[in-house]
Amino acid sequence: MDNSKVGDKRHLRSLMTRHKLLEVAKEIFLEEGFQAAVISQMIKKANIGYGTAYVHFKGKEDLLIVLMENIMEQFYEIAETSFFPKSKDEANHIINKQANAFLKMAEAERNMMQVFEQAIGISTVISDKWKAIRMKFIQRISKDVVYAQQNGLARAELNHELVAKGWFFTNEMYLWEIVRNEHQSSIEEIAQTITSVYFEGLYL
Amino acid sequence: MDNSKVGDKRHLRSLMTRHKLLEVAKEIFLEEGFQAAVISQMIKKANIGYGTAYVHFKGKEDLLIVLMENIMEQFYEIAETSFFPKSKDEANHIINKQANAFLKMAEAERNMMQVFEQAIGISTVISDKWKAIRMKFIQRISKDVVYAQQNGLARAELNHELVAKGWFFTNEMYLWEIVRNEHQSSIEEIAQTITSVYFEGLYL
DNA sequence: CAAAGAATATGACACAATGTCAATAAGGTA
DNA sequence: TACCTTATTGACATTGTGTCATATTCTTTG
Repeated sequence: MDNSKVGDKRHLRSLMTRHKLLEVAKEIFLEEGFQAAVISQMIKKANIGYGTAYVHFKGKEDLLIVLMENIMEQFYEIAETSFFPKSKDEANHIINKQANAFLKMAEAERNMMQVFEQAIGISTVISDKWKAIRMKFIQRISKDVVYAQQNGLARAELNHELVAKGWFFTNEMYLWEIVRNEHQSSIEEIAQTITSVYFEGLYL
Repeated sequence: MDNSKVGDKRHLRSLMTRHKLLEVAKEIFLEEGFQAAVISQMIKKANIGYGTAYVHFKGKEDLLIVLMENIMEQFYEIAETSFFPKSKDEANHIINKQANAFLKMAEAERNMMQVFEQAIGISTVISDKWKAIRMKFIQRISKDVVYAQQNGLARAELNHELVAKGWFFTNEMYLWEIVRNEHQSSIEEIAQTITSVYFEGLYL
């Protein structure tokens, strides 16, 4: 019913071109990193005309954003995990699990995340995308802290927003460390340790 | 005795040129940020010949590194503060003070730190400089944690390296938030809150 | 099915910025 | 003064970007 012209031969070719370019872009981003990746190189490798790339995408940034969509989606999913523990133990368990999932993402998508990290430092648009993800997490954690405080599980005198940020920040920095493959300990141990300090620091 | 030719008119002129360029570079970095700052613009504003800039500095990075040296020095000083608390209370106090000093740096040097943050994302050399500072802090904190553990002040079952990193990471991220002027709460409250969670989480 | 029309693709071009280098200027020395 | 050393210079080659008028390819219409 919708998109009546989707079966077009033309439109199809257009899609193929776009797809080919994305594919090649990914390869080159992974090989070169965001900074060093060069559009003209992608164009050559994709065997399309120079201007064609600019018909489909505004530039490097635009290309990467599309390539990252999948990963960003996954982050949002993790951020949305619900949190209604009945007990201290259950809370500890849930928090630990979330930290683990978050850090595992770094490992699973390490290569693209490396490109992403570079891009965050360079492109405003991409940096904003990450900020949105971060905000989502912080809001989520903030709610969790409030919930725990209201249910007498956590120290009520602490500013939940500040606590939430601090906790997320630790997680985020470890995320990048794992992305860069600079971590010494296992993800499990990292998650376990930071959760433990956070948990004992916040919960009663 | 040393540098016998330092009084030279020639050498002096060279120093003046270098100085002038640095001065202008700072202005332009502050106006434009690292990314957008353009060497040719600096050269024009400094009223020197194009090639001259490259005699004195290898490029943008090199210029910024020199401009940052003072600030980096200050970070090293903070990192070197000694830590030998006799009691839990004293420990809490020292840690809070350090976190405060660290975050205050962000505020005091906000403008150059903004440039620095951008540059970290772009230039490997500068990123390495920051990594060195970070490592210094983490080593320092790590030692402090071990000290506290050995003196029966802190939970001995925790991996001190992981704890130290986690704690520094929270501080660092707040540092950047303050640099970007995105913080809502006062520095004192931030330091107070994160210290409190860390402290109660780690200490007995 | 031919001609008109619409969507895509193309690459030459204009621009912006970088770093190098052979030539030049200026200061110091004997 | 003549010669050596150090510092400065800007034209040039290079690399990459994004745009736009033109060409190609497909679809529709009479």
